[in-house]
Amino acid sequence: MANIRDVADSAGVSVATVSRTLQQPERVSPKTRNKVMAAVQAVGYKPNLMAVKFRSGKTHNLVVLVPTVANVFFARVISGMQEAAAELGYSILLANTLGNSEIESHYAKMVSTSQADGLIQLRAHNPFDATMINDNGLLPMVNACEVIDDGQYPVVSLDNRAAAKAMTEHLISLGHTRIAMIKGPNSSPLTQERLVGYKDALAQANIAFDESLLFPGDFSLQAGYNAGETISHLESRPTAVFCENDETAIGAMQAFKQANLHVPNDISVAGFDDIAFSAFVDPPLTTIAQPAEEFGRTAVTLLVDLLNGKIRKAPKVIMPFELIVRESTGKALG
Amino acid sequence: MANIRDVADSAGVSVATVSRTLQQPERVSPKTRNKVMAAVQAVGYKPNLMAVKFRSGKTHNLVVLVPTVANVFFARVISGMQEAAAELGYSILLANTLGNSEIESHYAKMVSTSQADGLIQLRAHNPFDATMINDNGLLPMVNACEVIDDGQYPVVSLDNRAAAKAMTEHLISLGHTRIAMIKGPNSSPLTQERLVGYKDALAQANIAFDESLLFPGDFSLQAGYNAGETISHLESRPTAVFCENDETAIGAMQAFKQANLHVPNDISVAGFDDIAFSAFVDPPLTTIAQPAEEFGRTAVTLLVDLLNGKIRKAPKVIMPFELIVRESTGKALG
DNA sequence: GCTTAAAATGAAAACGGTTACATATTAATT
DNA sequence: AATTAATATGTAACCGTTTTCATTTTAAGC
Repeated sequence: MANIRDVADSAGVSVATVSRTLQQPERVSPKTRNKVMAAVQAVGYKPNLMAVKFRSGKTHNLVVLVPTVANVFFARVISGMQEAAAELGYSILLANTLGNSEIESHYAKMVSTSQADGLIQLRAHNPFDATMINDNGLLPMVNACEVIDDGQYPVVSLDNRAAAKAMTEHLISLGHTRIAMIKGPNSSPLTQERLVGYKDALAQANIAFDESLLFPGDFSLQAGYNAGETISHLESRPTAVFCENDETAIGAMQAFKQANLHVPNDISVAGFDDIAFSAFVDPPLTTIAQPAEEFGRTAVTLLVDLLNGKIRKAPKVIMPFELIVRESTGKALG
Repeated sequence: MANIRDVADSAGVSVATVSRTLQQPERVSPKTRNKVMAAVQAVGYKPNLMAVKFRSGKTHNLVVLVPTVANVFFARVISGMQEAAAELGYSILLANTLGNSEIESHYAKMVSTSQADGLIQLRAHNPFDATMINDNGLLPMVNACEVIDDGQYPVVSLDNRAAAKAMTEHLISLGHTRIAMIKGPNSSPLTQERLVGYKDALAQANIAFDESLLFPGDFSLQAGYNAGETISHLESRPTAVFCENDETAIGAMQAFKQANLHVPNDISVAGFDDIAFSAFVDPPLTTIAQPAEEFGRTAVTLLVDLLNGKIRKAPKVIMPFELIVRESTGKALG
C-alpha cells in the first residue's frame, strides 16, 4: 500500500508538501499541486485514515445509542442523522443497545477511548460512568427524543406534555369521558410527561382522573395487544384508548377486533409517532406526528457544534408536533 | 489525558512492560503486573484505541451496508449482527444507504482506507470500485440476504425460489388458480428468484402462467396499496395475491378493505418475511418466516473467519425458511 | 536593483501505542 | 557452584500521518 512518502518521492517534494496539498490545497502553489496530484494518481495513494484520525485526534465518528433499530420511529430519526452527518463530514456509528446499560456503556467507551468524537443518546440515561470522565469536563453528548433534562447536555425533544394534552383534548371533543391510557415503561420520562399532559386535559374539562384506566405497556405490539385484551373484557369499558405509541395502538386494535369491538364505533384508539404503518392499518390510526428525521438532523448538528466549541450553554430544542386525525377515533356513542 | 508513558513512569517500568501487561498479562511477572495495574488506576489511564488500531492495523470495525434500517426485516438482521460482533470483539458500523450506490461507495471506502477491517453488504451490488482494490486481491466482504452469487465472496441467503414455490403451493392447495403476484423492484435478484419459484409451483399444478397477474412494487406499504387498488378494480379479479414482502401485503390488504373486499373470503393475501406487525394486522398474515437474526449472526461469523484467513473458498450458506399459515389465506370460494 | 515582506517548501519532531531485539534476571540442570 | 535454558524487562525502531519551525523562493515596494 502506497504511503505519503511514496507520493513525496514520486513527486519530488517533501511529505509535508503532500500533506498540505491534500488538506489545504490553497497553501501550496498550483505548480506543485499538480505535480503532487499526478503522483497521487500514479502510485495509487489512499491516505490511511486510521493514521490520520490518530494523529489529528479527530475521528469524525459519532456514536449513536438507539434502544432498538427495529422501532420504526427511531429508524426515521437515524435516517435524518445520517443525512446531516454526511453533509458535515461525519460518520455515524450505530449501536443497537436494546436499552441495556452495559451495551450502552460498551459503546460509550468509544468516546473516552478516542474512537469517536461524540455521542448521541436516544434514551433518558447517561451512558458515561465515572471511569469515562474526561479531565477537561464532560464528554461531548447530545440527548434526543427521550431526554434527561438536567441542563448538562444539549437536548432535543418534543413537548410531550402538550402533545398528549392535544390528543386527549381531541378525544374529549369527540365526547369521550372515560379515556384509557396504555403507557410506556414507567422508567421512561416520556411516559411521565405524557401522563401529565393527559391529566392536564382531563382537569381542564373537569373530568376526574381515574387511575384504573391506566394500563402498563412497553411500546411493543404485544404489550398493546395484551392491554387491549384486558380492556375488552372490562365490565365498564372506556370509550377511547390513548396509546403512547403507534405499535401499542396497533396491537390494541387487533385485540379489540378479536373481541368483536368495532373501532371507532365501540372504542376509539389513538397512537403516537405516526409511523408508516399507521396510515395502512384498518382503520387508519389517529396519532401525533413527530418530525423524526428532523430530530436526527438537529441532534447531529448540535453535537458537531458542541465539538467545534460553538456552544457555551447546553441548549434545549423543542420540536413541533402535529395531531393527525384519521379514522380510528370517532364520536363517543352511548 | 494520561498515556502509556505516564503509566510506565508511575509504575517505574518501561512502556513495553506496560503494553505487555495490558495485552498479554501472562508474559509479565505477577509482581510487576500488580505494580502496573495499580499505576493504571492511579493515573486513570485509558489506551487511545485510535492509536492501537492504527499501529496494529486491525480496527475491529465492520461496516454494514443496509438499504434501509426502516425495514423491519433488516432491523432484525442487524440485531443478530450486533450480537455476534460483540461476542467476537468487533463493532458494527451501520450505514443506511437507501440503496444509493454513492452512499455505499462512501462507506465502502472505509475498508480500503483502513478504517474498518471488512464489510457486509445486504444488497445485490458490489460496493467496491476500481479505486478500492487492494494490492493483495479482493477486499474482505460478505454478501447477505440479497446476494450476487458470482463465487467471489461468501454468501448467506435464502432459497427464495423454494420459499416462493412453497407459498404458491399453499395457495394452490386452497383451490386458488388465479394467483396474482405483487413484485419487488425488478433490479432485485430476490424478485427474479421468487418469480421462478412461483412459476415452478404453477407449472407443477398445470396452471398456465398469466403475465397479466404480475404487478409492480418496491417492497413498500404504498406500493402494496397501489397494486391492491388496481387489483380490486379488475374485471376478473384473482382470488389470491402473493406479495413479495409483508409491507406490500399489509398495504394491499388495506386497499382491499377499502374496496369492501373481505380477506380471505373474497381474496387471500400472502406475504414474505414475517415481520412483527404481520401477526397483529387484521387478519393476521400468512407469510414466509426467515431466520433474520441468524442471517446477521452468520454473516458476521463468516466475515470474521474471512479476516482471520480461516476461509479458503467463498462458502454459500443457505438459511432455512418456514411457511407460517395465519388467517389471511383461505379456501378459494366461487 | 536592493530591501523587505509574504508565500512556498522542507526537515524533523511529534502523536501513542506495539514489537523485534538486546539485555538482565531467575530457574533448572549437572 | 558453574553452566545453560527460560523468563522478565528494557531500549529503541516503527506505523503513517500532521504540524511546528526554519529555510528558501517569490513577489512587492521604492
